[in-house]
Amino acid sequence: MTAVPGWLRLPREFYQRDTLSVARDLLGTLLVREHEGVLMAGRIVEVEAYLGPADLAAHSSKGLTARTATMFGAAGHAYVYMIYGMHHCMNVVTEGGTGTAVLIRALEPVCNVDGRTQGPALLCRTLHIDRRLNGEDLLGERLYLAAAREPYRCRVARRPRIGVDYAGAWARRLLRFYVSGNPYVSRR
DNA sequence: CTCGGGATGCGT
DNA sequence: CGCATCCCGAGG
Repeated sequence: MTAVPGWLRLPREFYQRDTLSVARDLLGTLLVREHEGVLMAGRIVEVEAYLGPADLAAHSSKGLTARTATMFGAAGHAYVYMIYGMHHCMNVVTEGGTGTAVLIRALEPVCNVDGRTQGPALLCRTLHIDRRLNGEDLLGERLYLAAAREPYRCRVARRPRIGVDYAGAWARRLLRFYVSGNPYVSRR
């Protein structure tokens, strides 16, 4: 049984809420990954919300396909995809069956983090997260999120999402959330 | 089947 | 700013 002392695994109900609330509340929580007997963890300091088929920046805007099936699946599972033929990005599925998800963009290292975590592909590389974890239940042992008993106090900044200029008006919406002033937030 | 392009990161 | 590198979705 893997666990981080003093932290509580986020329950299914956490993810089964509206995506903006989940995105905001993910800031400060711990992303925990167990790989080859090593327990790695980092505090989430930057995320982006993807709001379903109507959101032209979301993969689910293509509808239900082989690739987006996980996004349209149950809340509290990981949606992991390959990008540019060489990188991976990790999302958590929200609500449930709605094609909504939150992209994890940056972590502040907490435990056994050996590598950079200042960007969605960097954190996946460092935590050994790839497509084999697509669909992984976040209430399992290999990959999950956890919250401290005390609430995480921080100033939250909202900005447009990164790298989605093709999405028209959706590109301008303030769907990127990050911990203001945290040095591990990705720069751009 | 071909083809265009991508929720990135790194080097120039 | 160019580019690596390959999967996916659209179209013929």
